[in-house]
Amino acid sequence: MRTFWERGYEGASLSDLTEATGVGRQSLYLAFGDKQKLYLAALDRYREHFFLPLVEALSGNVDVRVALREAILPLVDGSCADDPRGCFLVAAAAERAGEDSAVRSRVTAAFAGLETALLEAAQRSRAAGLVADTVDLTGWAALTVATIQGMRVMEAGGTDRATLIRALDTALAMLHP
Amino acid sequence: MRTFWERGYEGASLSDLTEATGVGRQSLYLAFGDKQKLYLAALDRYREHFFLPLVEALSGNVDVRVALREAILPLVDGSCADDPRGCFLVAAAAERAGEDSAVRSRVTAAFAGLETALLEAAQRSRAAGLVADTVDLTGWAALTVATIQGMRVMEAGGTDRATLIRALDTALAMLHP
DNA sequence: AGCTTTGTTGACTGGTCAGTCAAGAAAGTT
DNA sequence: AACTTTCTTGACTGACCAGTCAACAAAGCT
Repeated sequence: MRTFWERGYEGASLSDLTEATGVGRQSLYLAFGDKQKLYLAALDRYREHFFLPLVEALSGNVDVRVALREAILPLVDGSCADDPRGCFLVAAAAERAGEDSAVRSRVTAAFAGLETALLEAAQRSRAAGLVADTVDLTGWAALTVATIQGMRVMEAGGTDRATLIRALDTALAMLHP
Repeated sequence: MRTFWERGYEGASLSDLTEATGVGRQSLYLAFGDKQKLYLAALDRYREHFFLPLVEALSGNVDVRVALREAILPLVDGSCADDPRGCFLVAAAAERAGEDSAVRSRVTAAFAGLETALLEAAQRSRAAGLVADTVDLTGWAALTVATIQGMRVMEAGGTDRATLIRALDTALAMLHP
């Protein structure tokens, strides 16, 4: 997973993958079929280990703003030091979604899942009186998914931390009652 | 440019490039040096032909909301039918920014340029009384750059048109007086 | 026209690619 | 222990990769 994450689909050779996994070439082929299926498995693993935790973190606090900020800031800080930069799902969307429909459907599903989780977290926050009644939460959820993915692109692209945090905080500030 | 845009850096072979350009292999090497420099030239061409027009479109109407919506909607509609999906700059950020600092600096500069243009356009709109005084325009500009890039990722990832437009419209709605 | 410079062509290089194969080791079964 | 099945290994394949080379054509200049 890490190898595909760091180097992309085309950039990761089978030799890179056997070296990184410590698993022989033929074993990989017997276990996964071919490179594309191995890539999908890596993507699924990323989703499970890095994306779903983010989604679940949204229910960790009554206030979406606190929950989301706490979940996203470490990513922007790069403080998860030994993980590659940027988001594997974003890279997959950019590099492979056009050519591989299995990648596309996983990416679409992941983004939709995040949007739903954001909406529900926002609704819970509203129920707790933490969010203004005037805000269109469905719209806010769509906006916030796009903002998060955009932040991940800009993060990979070298945009400074302050700008990214400002973007996030502005999205969060919308909710203020 | 179109070949790199469609297939990415690693995905576009020199044979693809000579075929697409109609220019011989050696001519490309004499003119550009190597594949990396050719990629940079393609990126510069994209910036000039597709990104700067978007930036300039922001001064095409006193109301940022109208200007931005008119500029972005065609991209989301894919009505620019013969252009590849997604944004070349986003793909470059995801695939190459980590490995090629020249790509990174171009991407960073492009995003920063869009942010500045958004800020100035929003300020002009405010001067015309079209934007609420309470909105933090700097924050809004940062948010909107991230949102646009996120939309481009999600567009490539197969997210439906309606969700993307909703995200954009929510960012625009923030400005309402 | 004769000569220099510039551009073009297609064959070629060493290296790497994804994927396969066959031989051997390990583990499970009776 | 004998045998079958599963897993692992490293050598191998044809294809393709970025980049080079030398022969050739076109154009510019005197």
